[in-house]
Amino acid sequence: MPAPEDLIYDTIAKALLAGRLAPAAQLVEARLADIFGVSRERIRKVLHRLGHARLLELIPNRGAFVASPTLDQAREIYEARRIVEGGIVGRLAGRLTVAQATALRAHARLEEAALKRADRALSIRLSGEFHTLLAECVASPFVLRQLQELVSRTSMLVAFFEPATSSECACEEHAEILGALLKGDPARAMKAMHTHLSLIETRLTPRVALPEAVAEPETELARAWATAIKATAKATRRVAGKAQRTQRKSPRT
Amino acid sequence: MPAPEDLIYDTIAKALLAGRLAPAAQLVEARLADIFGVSRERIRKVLHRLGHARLLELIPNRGAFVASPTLDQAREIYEARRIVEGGIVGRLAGRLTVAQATALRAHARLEEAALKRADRALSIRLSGEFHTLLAECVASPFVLRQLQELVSRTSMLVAFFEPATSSECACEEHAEILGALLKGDPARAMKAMHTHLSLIETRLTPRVALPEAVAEPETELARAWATAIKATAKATRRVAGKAQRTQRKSPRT
DNA sequence: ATTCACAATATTGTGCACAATATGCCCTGA
DNA sequence: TCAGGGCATATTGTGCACAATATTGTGAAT
Repeated sequence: MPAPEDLIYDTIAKALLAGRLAPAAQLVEARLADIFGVSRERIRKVLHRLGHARLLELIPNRGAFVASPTLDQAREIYEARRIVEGGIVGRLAGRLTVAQATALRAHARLEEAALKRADRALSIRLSGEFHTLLAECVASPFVLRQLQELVSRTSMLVAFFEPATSSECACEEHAEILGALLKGDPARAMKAMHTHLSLIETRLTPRVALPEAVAEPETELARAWATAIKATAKATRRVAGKAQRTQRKSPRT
Repeated sequence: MPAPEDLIYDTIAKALLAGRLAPAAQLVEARLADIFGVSRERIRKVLHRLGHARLLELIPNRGAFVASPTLDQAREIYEARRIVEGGIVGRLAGRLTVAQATALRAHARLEEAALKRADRALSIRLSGEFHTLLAECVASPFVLRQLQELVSRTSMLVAFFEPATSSECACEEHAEILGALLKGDPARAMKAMHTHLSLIETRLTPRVALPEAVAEPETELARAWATAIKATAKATRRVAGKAQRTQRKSPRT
């Protein structure tokens, strides 16, 4: 049993990040155990991990609830991103390898093209990846992990607070950041990153009514689980004949 | 049973951070359960938390081991600190409140005084607190938590790699950072922070032999636990008569 | 009608016993 | 003497049953 509970984690996390679960809805251990077909303690561990990542709120003796961030918490997240990503570009300015520089430039071109073609879904994905790509340029697994958590929580935020229209980063702002990086100007890069994130934050609108696209946690998770299982079954079948003991020891859990 | 396992966590963490446990030593659940007088699952949860904080290395089906960082990992930690703390001072420059500014200046004076009086223990503590104090100035619980984890791991590092002589930050470097902050110069503050942390990192020396002051995990932890218990017993007695239901609900765990 | 007390129910938390797994030792065979 | 296989042991992981706790529902008294 090497990975099945990681799959459960991903399934629930994906549903949460996409905003498909009603905020503040409770996730009952026994019910999930039934849905996913595993014992309750498996579910319990997964829920605690999700709680640690702040995607769920855990209340002792009460249960696990879908995190429903307040606007204030949202602003805290963006402030944290300003600090961390400001630190990243400040450290990166003038120290990019040529490979990193070309990769970033290529990415910027992709963003521009997607925007010109009015491909909204692609635009959103690419403009998010720009930030991850920057984090990957610094040689620090720690910072990368932290930023990924922040980006996850940001995804959850936009599902709650973002007006349906317009959700991608303006790509001139990315260009400005990249320009400062290439020029080796840390102060300018940091300032550009700060204003960029602040502009995004400005678009958050206080929720008046509850969101529309929220399903019962149970049914939504059951559906997500069904598709996940189907996908892995296919993948498993595809590699069935290949070498079976390629990995001897899982490096870490 | 509101907090006893937090106390256990702190006890083990303190022993680890002080470097009093032999690197790579195994912490056996049953043994610890015996020492601390609780059930094995309590210990298990604590060990997993310590593993998540990277103070222990958890290997599936094998157990929990005292983290013994390599020099490379140490450098990664310092790189992460350069990024995060660089981001902090970059965000803080020119935005300190007067209260924060005076608090930082006062702290700097304390450091200077301790250094002048050649009070080594105090100097080390104060120069560490300077960094935490900076992190507390930004209004971001997230960043504060992350930096505290980084500082924890740094403490562990110096226990392994630092030559016994000299372990406090040079306080002119702190003064330079503070000066740049007050002047509102983000670039200078960030640069000062980068060089400051790099200078500290330079002092790390590759370990040739195993450290001297490492005890058996069991005996060391038993001793630490005895003193911790004594302390809390005293504290409990002291507040025995006070209002007993001051807190109604624990806000979070 | 409202509020308080209290029972009933639903949900999480924990101890225990056993299963799964890894490691070290010993014994055998060349 | 050493390599290899298999058993013995030590340790972690998990399922289950029950305990602890919070919430909801009900009824009576004011």
